[in-house]
Amino acid sequence: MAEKDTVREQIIDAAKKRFSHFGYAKTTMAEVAADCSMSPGNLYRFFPGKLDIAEAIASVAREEHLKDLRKLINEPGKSGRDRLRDFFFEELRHTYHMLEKNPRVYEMASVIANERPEFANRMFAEERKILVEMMVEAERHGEFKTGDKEFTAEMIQSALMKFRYPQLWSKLTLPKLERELDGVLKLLIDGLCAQKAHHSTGQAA
Amino acid sequence: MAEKDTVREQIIDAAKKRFSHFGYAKTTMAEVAADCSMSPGNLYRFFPGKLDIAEAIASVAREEHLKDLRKLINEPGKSGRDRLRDFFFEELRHTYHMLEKNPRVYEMASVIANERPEFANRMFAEERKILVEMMVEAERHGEFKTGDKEFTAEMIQSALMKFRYPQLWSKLTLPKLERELDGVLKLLIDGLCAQKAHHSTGQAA
DNA sequence: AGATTGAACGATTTGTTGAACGTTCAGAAA
DNA sequence: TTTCTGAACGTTCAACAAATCGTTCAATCT
Repeated sequence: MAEKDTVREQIIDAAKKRFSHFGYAKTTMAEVAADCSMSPGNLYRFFPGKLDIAEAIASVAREEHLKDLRKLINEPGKSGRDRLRDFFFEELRHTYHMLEKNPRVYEMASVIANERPEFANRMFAEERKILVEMMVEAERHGEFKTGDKEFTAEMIQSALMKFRYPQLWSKLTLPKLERELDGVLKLLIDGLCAQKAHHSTGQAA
Repeated sequence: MAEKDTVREQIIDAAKKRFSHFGYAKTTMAEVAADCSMSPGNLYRFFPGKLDIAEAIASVAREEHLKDLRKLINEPGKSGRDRLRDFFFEELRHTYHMLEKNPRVYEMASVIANERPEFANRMFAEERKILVEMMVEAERHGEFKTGDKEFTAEMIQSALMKFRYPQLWSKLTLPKLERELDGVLKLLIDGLCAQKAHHSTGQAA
């Protein structure tokens, strides 16, 4: 088992190098296998297919970024408002620069988004956990009082969809995206605060 | 001039029939010209190119829909909240059914969106005019007080981007989209109402 | 004159062929 | 037995040819 995990990591490492140097489409399973000193067929004992290697790479990268994000929002002495803002600003900047830096990452993101829509859903669900935590915290401090927090988190994600894979949908520059994100967040957070005032006006419990 | 406009409409009509029957890519300029009893070359006295015919078709369709939307939101005895809701719900349902009904419309929308990004921007700008009107009206009734209304309209559009060309981004069903639109709108409108309370807390003037 | 045509041009698409690729699995190696 | 290999399979991709299409413009018509 420990053996298997090591080999898996070795494969992921080799694939990551190839993918980000030459692109996902241009690297062959044979090459990745050769880098790991094994035959192409043997890769399939560790991954169901090529796409699953890419998914694994994306998954660990995302996990690392989520760890950073968790750290960021757990800094003491911040309002819930600031936490939400910092969270989504960091997320926007991070993915923007990732996709900007090299086109290979952009290619991988596109392939995974197209061929594995479920992947994005899992990432969203993980993000929602953090958002719910933040709302619980903010409610304890009386900053805003939300009914169904899981649902509210989903709505926030919906409203910020445009900023998720920035250069995939709009070709806006980062400053313009930041300006818009700022504006939308202000509206949303004001909305959250308002629920404190006239709660139970329709929000599901 | 009156002559020219008639011919233009004739071309638009013929092209619309062809495009929605056989698709944009599969209809040739020669066919459209033949339907209008003229030579292919003559089309270019009325339109710069094939894409501009498609744009004209989309433009009049959008104009008609906007007229319906204006009518809808001018119904008396409605709160600003209801007006905003009705506006975007009608918009979501309308475009969803358009794109659902026949794949040819979907094809046309994709082509225009990809090759003529400016077109969408013009449509957005027209929509914003209506939104600003609504906000002015709502402010007069003391329902919500927004600072820079053009900017706020832009932010609302940003937050509702996901519901704009529904089946282009997400493959959600209409009921799921409606549920999400409802939730996001609630947050946003609460946000608008909140600005009445603590105005000038950062909203640009 | 201005309006219209349709043949001609270059770009894009289509059809086809051969190589390359992802994946599998019977068998070799351990 | 379990682990791994590499040739074999069907699919996909790349390159080239032919055909088609959008667009132009010199010639024609009104």
